[in-house]
Amino acid sequence: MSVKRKTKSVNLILSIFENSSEALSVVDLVEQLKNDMNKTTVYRVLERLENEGAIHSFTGSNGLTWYAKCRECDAHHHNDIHPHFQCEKCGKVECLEINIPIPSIENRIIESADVLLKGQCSDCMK
Amino acid sequence: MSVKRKTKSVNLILSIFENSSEALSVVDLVEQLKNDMNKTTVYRVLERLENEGAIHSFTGSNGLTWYAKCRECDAHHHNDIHPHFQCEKCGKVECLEINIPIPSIENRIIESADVLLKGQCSDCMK
DNA sequence: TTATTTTCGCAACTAAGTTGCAATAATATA
DNA sequence: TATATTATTGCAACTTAGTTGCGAAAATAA
Ligand SMILES: [Zn+2]
Ligand SMILES: [Zn+2]
Ligand SMILES: [Zn+2]
Ligand SMILES: [Zn+2]
Repeated sequence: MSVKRKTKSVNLILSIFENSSEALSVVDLVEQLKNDMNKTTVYRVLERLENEGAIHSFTGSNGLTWYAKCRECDAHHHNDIHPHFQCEKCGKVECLEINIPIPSIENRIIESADVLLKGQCSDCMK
Repeated sequence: MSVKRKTKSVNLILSIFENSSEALSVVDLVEQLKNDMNKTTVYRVLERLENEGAIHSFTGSNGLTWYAKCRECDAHHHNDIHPHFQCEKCGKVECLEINIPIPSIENRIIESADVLLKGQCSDCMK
């Protein structure tokens, strides 16, 4: 692998994740950053940051791609596999720091599980 | 709501699901049916059959839409909410007739859960 | 300061899914 | 059965997320 460069685009996207406790959709990021960089750059920086273990991706409720910052991951392993929550009222998406046990299933080897819980967040259930 | 008609397209798609124990992706269905009907018709018939409770849709591992036949659903309720399994080797997708308990989470109301288990199916684990 | 190489912007592309509308086909009515 | 009604279809054009190739620009090394 080649040496990675700390460019303006990389630093900007990284700072957005470091200042957000929520997940961010790629679509929103492209819109938010449209005056700062090209959408191709957004996609490429996100892919790179995921490979480096800084952020992780998952699929939201419309098949859209979301990213959130990682806790204890690095370039070799993503250690923070967890379910995600999407509020169906306001659209907010969050990582859930809980473990949902997946039972073993006969005649199949389960290697991973994508779990998206949907409902109402604390703001919207008031 | 208007009266629904039993057209050739509806009967054909319905028979495909009745003869398949596996889930089918929309992309594959459009390809498989390209000599029988337009892709727009495939999308519209699938939407209609889901509304009627004959089939249900979910998102597979690349954000693609899949459909599978329902067991005990009707036009008013989909009663067969369950996890799905996708084989990462052969791509096959199946409904899992198991229940994965979702814990309640503080400050959030969980209304539904999309669970996609990924791994190897019985054919591919040999 | 120059050379090297990664990263970026741009434009063009791919692919899933949607929309409007006129033509067709299924059903109802006479 | 013939005709009227209206649900459904095909088509073409569109939308949107995501990708690709390549020359230009920027970051780092020499
Ligand atoms: Zn909310
Ligand atoms: Zn997460
Ligand atoms: Zn398999
Ligand atoms: Zn199913």
